[in-house]
Amino acid sequence: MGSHTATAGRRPRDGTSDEIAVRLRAAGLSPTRRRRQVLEALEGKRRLAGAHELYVELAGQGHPVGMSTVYRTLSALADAGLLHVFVRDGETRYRPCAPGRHYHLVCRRCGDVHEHPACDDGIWLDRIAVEVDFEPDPRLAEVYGVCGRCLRTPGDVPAD
Amino acid sequence: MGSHTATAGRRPRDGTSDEIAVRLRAAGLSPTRRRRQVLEALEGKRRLAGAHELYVELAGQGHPVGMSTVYRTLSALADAGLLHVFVRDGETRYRPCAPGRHYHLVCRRCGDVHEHPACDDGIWLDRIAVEVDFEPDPRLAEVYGVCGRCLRTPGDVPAD
DNA sequence: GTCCTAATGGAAATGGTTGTCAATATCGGT
DNA sequence: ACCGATATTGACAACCATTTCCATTAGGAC
Repeated sequence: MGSHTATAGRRPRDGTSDEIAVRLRAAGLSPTRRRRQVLEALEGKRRLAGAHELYVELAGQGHPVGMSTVYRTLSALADAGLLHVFVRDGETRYRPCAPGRHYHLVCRRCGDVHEHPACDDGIWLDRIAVEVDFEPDPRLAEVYGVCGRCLRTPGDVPAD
Repeated sequence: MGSHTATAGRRPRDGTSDEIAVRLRAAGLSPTRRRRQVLEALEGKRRLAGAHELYVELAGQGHPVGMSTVYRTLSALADAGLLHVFVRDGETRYRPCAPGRHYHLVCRRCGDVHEHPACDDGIWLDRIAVEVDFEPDPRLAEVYGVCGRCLRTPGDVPAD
């Protein structure tokens, strides 16, 4: 019960896990209340999320956050490499960035993003660096197409 | 010189090549004067170009075009598959789409886009369709990284 | 606790993009 | 070449995601 003596620093009181705080610190960002809340809200969903969506969600959870802060925080988290950035329908959307080399399979219909591990296919990326004058970032390769679910729903885009 | 009897239709009088008109028709778009001018202006440059840049350029060439028309035309050309779309610094930019399967090497520093032919590496893309539930569009694979020129200029972004 | 610095939030400004609608050009048939 | 139906164009206003500004507040070291 006497948790205030823990070596890992004080435990956050918002219900945010302190693993989030550790991740923020590792990325060079001080683990403020807002940053913890924004990052945790984003982890809780599989879909991409935009600034306005997170703003509404946090307010609904009893954590009203200013729009400026949401935008600033998302940019900071993305710059620190904790989030991937996508643009869809004129809105910037974010998604937690998985560690390790992987590709993104972006569905052009529903906008969903699936992660695909690179396996040994990554050699293909490495070859590019030699063949042409380009240094690829292995964490940022995107393949566009249509996901299986959208292929099976000919009508309009599934809501998700 | 009775050119008005030609089977391929009348020849454009703006200095735009009629090859442009053929391409528009093949894409299902009527080859209007504005569309020909916008597409030709885009072909004339290797860099990505945004709506405002094309607007200024066309005006400078003595072809004043309304902003609405520039936006509408770029969207139509992109939807028809004649242009590739990129978003950089909050602005949508376009680039003529080369035929055939290829990848895009997008430089995160200067924003330049190099095209890389798929060769037999394309098999990698095909395998994705089988491994996971996803149908990749072979014309829309993007690899992000830093181009050689930016690697050699440590300071700020080259102007281009 | 106290001080200093960084973070926050509300409101206004910014700027790329889209909507509206009358004027205009295009294309088929005659 | 003329004419009518249809699609395109352009000026302007509206829109909306994002950024800027700056006074207030919270975080972290001592």
